[in-house]
Amino acid sequence: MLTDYIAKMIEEMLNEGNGTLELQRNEMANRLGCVPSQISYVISSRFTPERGYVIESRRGGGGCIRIVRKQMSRNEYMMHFFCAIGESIDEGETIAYLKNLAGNGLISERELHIAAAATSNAALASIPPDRRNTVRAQIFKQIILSMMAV
Amino acid sequence: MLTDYIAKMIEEMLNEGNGTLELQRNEMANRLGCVPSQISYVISSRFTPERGYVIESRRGGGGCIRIVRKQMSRNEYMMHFFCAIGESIDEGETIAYLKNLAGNGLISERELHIAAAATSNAALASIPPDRRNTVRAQIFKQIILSMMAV
DNA sequence: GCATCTTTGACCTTCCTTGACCTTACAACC
DNA sequence: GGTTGTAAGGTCAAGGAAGGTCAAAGATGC
Repeated sequence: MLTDYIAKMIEEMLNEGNGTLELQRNEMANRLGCVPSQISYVISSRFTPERGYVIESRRGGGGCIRIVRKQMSRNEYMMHFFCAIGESIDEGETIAYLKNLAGNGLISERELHIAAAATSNAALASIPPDRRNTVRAQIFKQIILSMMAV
Repeated sequence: MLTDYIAKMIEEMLNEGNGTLELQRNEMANRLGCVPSQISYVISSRFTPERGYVIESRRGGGGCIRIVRKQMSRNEYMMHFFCAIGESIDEGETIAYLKNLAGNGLISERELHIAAAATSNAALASIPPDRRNTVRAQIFKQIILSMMAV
């Protein structure tokens, strides 16, 4: 299967580059004789933030895709949180989670405040109250993922 | 890519000049073998006010372009950002702002990622697209405030 | 046989590069 | 003091070079 082959290839290149890699989508697709979007597919299905990768890209002339592998260590802990959040979460519970993370030294005090602000009722004031906890859960999940990544 | 090269060049010249620089567009374009408007493009895409630069220019004989890297106090800087956000902001612009803050050492790389995640389209996926930028602005503002506080 | 994962291709968005044309400043000349 | 010539920089639109997205068709596994 092409996907596996490409994934293995990227994995190897990551090893060679000490966990960092920049590639050109078109160039690579050309070399492998596949369509460019295949590369996109592999990256989006295999090198996800959940699995500890950070992806950045730039379009236009000289564009490229950057893949960075982050060491998993405290990430399992984070993953636990991520799953625990569920579909919906209120402000108080969010803060409780954050305090837990801070208490365990997984995030700094400042990070706690930033995350609390981003998920506060103040930030979500314009969202109908009955939808607020759902949106908060989504934002919080993205935050947890970002904390795992770096 | 030419753009990156020129940007790097200007950056260096700014460092040499303690954050100030005067250049002649035609002369520089000539030296680099590119069209003059390329210089304009680099300046307008890379050395923007959002990223903390002030641009002045003079036309006519002996004309020049003046680039100054602003340094403001932390809170001035933050306040500047807070005001600049306005009612609505898209994902890309948000990231540009955050990168500026990180570039100036006002927030850490991790904080950048957290804030970017909290304001990402992914986090706001369940919000109708036409309202997303408004909600993002509100979340971002709360984040900026939290950054000023600690 | 249904669900899930792959593969492909058409179309979109972003970014870079170039060139034609516009505006402004200054200076020389009447 | 106007007029005009020339030397800057400003603007904008077109074209090209990437990567992004998404839906449909094809495999594959249970």
